[in-house]
Amino acid sequence: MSPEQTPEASGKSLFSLQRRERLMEELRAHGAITVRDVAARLGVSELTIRRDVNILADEGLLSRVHGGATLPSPLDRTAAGTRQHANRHCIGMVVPSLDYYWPQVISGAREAADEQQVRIAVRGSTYDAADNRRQVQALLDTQNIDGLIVAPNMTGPAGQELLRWLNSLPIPVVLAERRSPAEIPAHRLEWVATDHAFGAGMAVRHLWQEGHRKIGCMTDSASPTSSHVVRGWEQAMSALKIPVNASVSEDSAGILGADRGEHFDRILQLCHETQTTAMLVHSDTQAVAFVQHCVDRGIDVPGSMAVVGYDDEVAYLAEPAISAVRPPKRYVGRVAVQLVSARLSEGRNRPVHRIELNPDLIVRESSVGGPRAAADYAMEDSL
Amino acid sequence: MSPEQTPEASGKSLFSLQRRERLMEELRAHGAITVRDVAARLGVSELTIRRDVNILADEGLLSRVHGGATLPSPLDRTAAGTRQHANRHCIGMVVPSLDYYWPQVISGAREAADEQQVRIAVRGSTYDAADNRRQVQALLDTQNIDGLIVAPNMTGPAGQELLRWLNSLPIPVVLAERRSPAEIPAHRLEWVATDHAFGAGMAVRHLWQEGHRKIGCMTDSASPTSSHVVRGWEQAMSALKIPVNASVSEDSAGILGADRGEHFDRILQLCHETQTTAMLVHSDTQAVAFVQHCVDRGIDVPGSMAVVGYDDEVAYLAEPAISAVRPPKRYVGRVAVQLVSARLSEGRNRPVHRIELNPDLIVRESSVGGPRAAADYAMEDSL
DNA sequence: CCTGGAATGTTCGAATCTGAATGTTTCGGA
DNA sequence: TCCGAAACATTCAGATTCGAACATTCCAGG
Repeated sequence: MSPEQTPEASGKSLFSLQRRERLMEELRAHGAITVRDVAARLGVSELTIRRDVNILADEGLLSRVHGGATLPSPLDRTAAGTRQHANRHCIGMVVPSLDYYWPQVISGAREAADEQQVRIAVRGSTYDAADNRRQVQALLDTQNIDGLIVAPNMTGPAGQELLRWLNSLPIPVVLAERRSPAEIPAHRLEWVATDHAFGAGMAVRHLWQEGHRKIGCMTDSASPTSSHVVRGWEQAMSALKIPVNASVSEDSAGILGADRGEHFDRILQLCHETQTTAMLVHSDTQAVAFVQHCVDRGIDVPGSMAVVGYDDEVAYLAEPAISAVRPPKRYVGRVAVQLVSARLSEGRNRPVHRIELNPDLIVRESSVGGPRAAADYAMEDSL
Repeated sequence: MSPEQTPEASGKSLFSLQRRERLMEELRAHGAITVRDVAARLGVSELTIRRDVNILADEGLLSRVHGGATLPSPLDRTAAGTRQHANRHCIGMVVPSLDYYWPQVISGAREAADEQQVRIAVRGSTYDAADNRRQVQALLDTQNIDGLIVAPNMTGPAGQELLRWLNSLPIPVVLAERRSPAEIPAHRLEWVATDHAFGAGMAVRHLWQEGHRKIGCMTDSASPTSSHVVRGWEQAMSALKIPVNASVSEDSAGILGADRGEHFDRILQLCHETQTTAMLVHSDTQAVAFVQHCVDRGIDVPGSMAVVGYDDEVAYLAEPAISAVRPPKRYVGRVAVQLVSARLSEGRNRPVHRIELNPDLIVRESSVGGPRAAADYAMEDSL
């Protein structure tokens, strides 16, 4: 650059903006400056430099210290933006699991919270309504919570009661991956949810395009999303004129360990009988186990049995890698935070929002290539 | 370049544009200029230079300082965000009407456009699919449109074709007050719409709470929202165990002028026969006419006939003032713009959003007080 | 030749910037 | 803990610059 003599001292005076830029340059170069040095170097009075330092500190571009200034420090309590820290809102978040599906939702929520300048307090819970309520209550008790994001269990009377309770809270509540039914008086509840029915339909249409004409469905009725997956599967099947009643549709709720082998064998038998060549498997942990079982039994995936998983948490780990429907988990968290935040700042005038997001279909090995030409039973009614 | 004598002082005066170019040259050469210097050099008054500086600062080409100008500086608070001004996005908006319902939607869209720093170009159209397409095409032809907000007619083959065309456009498209059906391949289309079914249900429940036990519905099948209103009315009626089949449900599409009197008389007759004491009337222009007709016929509103309108455009003008469901029109516009804007900045990774907003019920005179105690026929099966 | 509008210039009170004077706070060593 | 020096805040004044209102000039078109 031009580190010759002080070009400022040579008669030419600077505009205030240029002076502040010079000041920032010095600051960036040395990490800290003294008022006296800078004043001497720029040929102005110390008072002027102090004023500049104040202006820049107000914009958060540096931290004031006695005698000068340093680069912005997080320890600087007076720093710009810190002021809101005190009264910035805090959103409580209660999710049913901290190791499956929800970590990404939380991650998205944290991103949005940073952007929206709100704090966020997360608690893990279970898929049990009573525990959901306990965790929410714990949040409300311990912290100053201005809004809530919850993914409660909504089934049965306990679920309905929980919903009603959430609806009656004096703070905004947003459901994540849950929909408040129109029937019960929970119309004040906003929600953001993935359109799992659409995701299931996408999977079915994908399998159809790959040449499969009998497409089964394996679900886990214990999961709140399962009903939507089944509905989407049925709708897509109807649209494609595949008889739903004659198709394989199995529930794997609560089947674990040794039972699982039997269960899968039974399903494979059903597929054989109905000439089903493709399965949509809800929860891709289940899909991974199913593919593993197929491989163990010598059934080629995808040649004899194509598989599409749901959730895309672990589907890529299987061998062969499993195609899966991927819900926009990060966005579910993001949007939930945005909803709460907007509600907090806009108040009652803002209408209740209900938001559905479309998932993606991630195509991997387990579903491409279509029914194998030499398959023992899959050819008969393929195109 | 040309540092010869001052070619300006030598009699020749410059056009303003040339003068500003010279100014920018000086600025680039020295990094900063003083108004006084430039004024002297170019042989014009200081005020003129100040005006030039203001103009150039507005375009973000320099930063104003007391006494002159510098090259654009990040420290210049007033310049922040102005830089995007040049390449900021432009959203096209095509609405079916410019005098009913949509002005408020447009107004909300403009608000959001200001906030999001995007421009917006609105065109009025009609409720005809062919004209919708013409107007969209006109927008695309004449302007540099980066995204679209449309409220098309989606009925019939022409509507389906229009939807497909919109879906195939290379720019983001958001439907306003319309829902893309899951069936046809328009799944890339995002939308924001009022939940009119919820609004109708709210009206029915309100009338029920006011004591009405037979609640009719008058709609205009020519309007795209009408089907949702009817659906909401039916759902609420079922939930309240009011037989839908035995209730008054009339379509007033295309009935104008003199015919209207007869039509209303016929509906009033039906209400009398079925002991219906309350009507939900879609489009509150219709509601105003209906209430006027009732008053003319000596039927007390709300005593003998309670009325709730829909849309809340003119409902407050009637005598008595009419209760009405008020869709969040401004928010429909706001959210639509936000959707397009977010899509433009986030691209494909962002999942497709579909957003429903709840309307409000504005209670006025026409629906409060319940069926009149002395009503000729309304008492028999009230509570 | 006139006229209307755009660009430019003049005037003058208001706003801004800077630095000196003065009183107050903070820091670091005794 | 106290004290003195340095750093800081506050106020005021002088100089400069800004900008609104009005006047002037220039130019195209009737």
